[in-house]
Amino acid sequence: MTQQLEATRRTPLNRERVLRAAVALADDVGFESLSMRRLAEELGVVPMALYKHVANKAELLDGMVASLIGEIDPPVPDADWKSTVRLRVLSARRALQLHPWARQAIESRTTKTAAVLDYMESFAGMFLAGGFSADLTHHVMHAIGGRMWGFTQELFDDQSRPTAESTAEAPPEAQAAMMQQMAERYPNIVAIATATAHDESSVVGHGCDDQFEFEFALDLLLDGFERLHEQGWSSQQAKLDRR
Amino acid sequence: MTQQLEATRRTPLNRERVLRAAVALADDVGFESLSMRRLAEELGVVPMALYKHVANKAELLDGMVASLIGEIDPPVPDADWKSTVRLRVLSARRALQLHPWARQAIESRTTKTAAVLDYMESFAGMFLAGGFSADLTHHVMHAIGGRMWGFTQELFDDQSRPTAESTAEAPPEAQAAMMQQMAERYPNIVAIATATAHDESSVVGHGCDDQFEFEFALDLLLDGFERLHEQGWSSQQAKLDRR
DNA sequence: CTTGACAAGTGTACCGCGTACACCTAGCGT
DNA sequence: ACGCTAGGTGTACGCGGTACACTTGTCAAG
Repeated sequence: MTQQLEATRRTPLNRERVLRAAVALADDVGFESLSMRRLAEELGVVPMALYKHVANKAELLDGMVASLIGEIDPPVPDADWKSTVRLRVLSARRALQLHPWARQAIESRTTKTAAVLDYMESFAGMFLAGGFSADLTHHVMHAIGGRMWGFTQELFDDQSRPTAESTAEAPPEAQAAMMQQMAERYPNIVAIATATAHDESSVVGHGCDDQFEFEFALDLLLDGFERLHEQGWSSQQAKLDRR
Repeated sequence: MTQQLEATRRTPLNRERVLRAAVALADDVGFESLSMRRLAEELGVVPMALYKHVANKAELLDGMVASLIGEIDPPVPDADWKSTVRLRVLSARRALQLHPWARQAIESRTTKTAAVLDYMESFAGMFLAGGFSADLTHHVMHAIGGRMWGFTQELFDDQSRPTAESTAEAPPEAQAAMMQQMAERYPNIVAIATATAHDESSVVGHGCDDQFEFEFALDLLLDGFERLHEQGWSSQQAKLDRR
């Protein structure tokens, strides 16, 4: 019987296991469906039991983010700053893509945990090690903003056609009419959306290579940083120049 | 008596008034405290009454965002694309700063309403009118991403010192010790934080000129766009060059 | 003037959420 | 044998969005 008990309640559930389960659950059901109650259920335990291992939901999320940061590759040693940063960001992006909840989790949390600070610290270090002034590094960190996490607020995210649901169950041919309307009301959007349409699929925002878009913006920023760095940019000088 | 009734329940509450009240309430109490119940109370009405004017909370938020977009200046006519875009973004930023809830509202909504599409449409139009190819415009729109709304995910937002609350009620001199610790654990962060410290105030992230940071990144992107445009950049060529 | 349709507002209720608080219980060191 | 403590439980509260059935005030057609 003692054995049976051991069989059913195995390890006595620690913070580690709670976090792992939370990550797995969020991977499965998404950020907005991750609740303390559901997580408890998943662990075969009553909701309040979780509070013996995390202070509250906010701390749970912080822990999840921390574990995600652990999945980001450390900076490669002995490379120039630019490729170091680039690789690191792309690694972060990979981690984020494995855990779609992470973006919302990061955005929802305002206070910075040690794990986040560590990441930022090492991130800033890449620029400083590359010879950037602290001044320039400061602004560069701001500029790269959310992108250091490997995400941007995607414009044409998901399948966000204007009338969302209509696409699924729209009368077979009526789509064409709708697209006609689109083209009239949103000529520019249609123009730029179809400019880079590799596959034939429908209307706006499809056949859009997210990875390419991401790297496009990233490299634009990195090139900009490089240029400023070479020019010996300083914020004081910039403020003087501005007037 | 009829008069009294008229006095108490004035206009019969329409969508317009609901949205205005919602915006005002959110301005006051913040995004996370904006609830249907509270909004109803504010309007002297029972919660369910709101559902006669908005389908649900999501639609309410969409409406609020739409009204906010209405506050953004239209593109100035007869100017070069760069200053047109710049001014527009800074106008959006101003609107966003008047309504701190807006960032979260925008981020929370995924489906694009007509108002949002209109804004993006006119935004894309600024580049196209400036002679940008549809191709380049497409990628540029992605790159400018969230910034077209006038916000970035701020790194050193709020007063997010690592131990948040500790700052307020910390033993008077212990702050110095903590800062010492900070400097040891986060030398880079401290370095870049203090690099641009105009005022004397404490530790990380203070005396940081948000507006400057924003314009720094914005201009970096705009300069990048300009360079690509002048070079006749195309995504196909870029993809070829990459290998 | 009556009627009855319709739009606006109400009341009640349900479910899910985070979590406070008091309680139980197993295992351990004394 | 005893009591402490860590881990798990049960109950309950307040808040959130909103479904559904209802009343009521207004106004046009008969």
